[in-house]
Amino acid sequence: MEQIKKELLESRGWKVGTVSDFLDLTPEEIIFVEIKLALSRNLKSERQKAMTQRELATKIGSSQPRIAKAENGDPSVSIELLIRAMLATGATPQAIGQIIAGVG
Amino acid sequence: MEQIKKELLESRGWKVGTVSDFLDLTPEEIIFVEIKLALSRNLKSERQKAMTQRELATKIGSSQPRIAKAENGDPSVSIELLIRAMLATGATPQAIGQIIAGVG
DNA sequence: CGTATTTATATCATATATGATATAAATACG
DNA sequence: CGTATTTATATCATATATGATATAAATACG
Repeated sequence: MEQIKKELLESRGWKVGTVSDFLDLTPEEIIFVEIKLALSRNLKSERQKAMTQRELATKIGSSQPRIAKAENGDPSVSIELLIRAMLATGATPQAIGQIIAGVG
Repeated sequence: MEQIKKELLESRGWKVGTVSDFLDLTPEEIIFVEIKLALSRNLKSERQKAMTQRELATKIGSSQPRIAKAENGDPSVSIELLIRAMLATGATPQAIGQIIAGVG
């Protein structure tokens, strides 16, 4: 199974190998999940350049486990938290916008 | 008071004329609020071109009052909902990205 | 103007994202 | 290899965003 679909499924909390299809996702829902995954990936790579998960967590009043979830595309993490975390790593609105614009 | 600051305050649930200062917002927090307001404004104008609040609400499984709040920058509305609503009005990731990129 | 449609405001119960904590697993590094 | 640091996973109580509902206010429109 290609990596993209695998990530999509896993980000929805699904286990790959289950009969559950992700075909019942509307195009908008797929785009939405892709946006979250794109932000998640970018957060991870940019954060790694600048600080530890614990440092970032402290900076935004969150916790290290929550940052780990954010970086791993956990579906319980909101775009809110992803963006707050990215801004705290130094991301500009321009950079965030470009990441989203690059989806789809 | 200039419109921008007024919107910022109001979006935080504050009444203009209160002594509450918004100077205790970090630069990141200000940018975050501005991103939400920019999305909110865009949702309103684009949705109006295409459908009623009720129609949009039904389309994404939400309610008309919640769409009204989304379009009016109510702080209880998440970026999640704003983006889901925008996608349902036909916005592309490119368009959403550009709006965010235009902040700051 | 008067009626119909649309949007805004208020309230509420509930689902869900949240930070906190503990700890296992992985990685760095001497 | 062995220890320290960092990251991932699990659990939990709680804050907050959610849709539903009722209804007021605004707008469209004949």
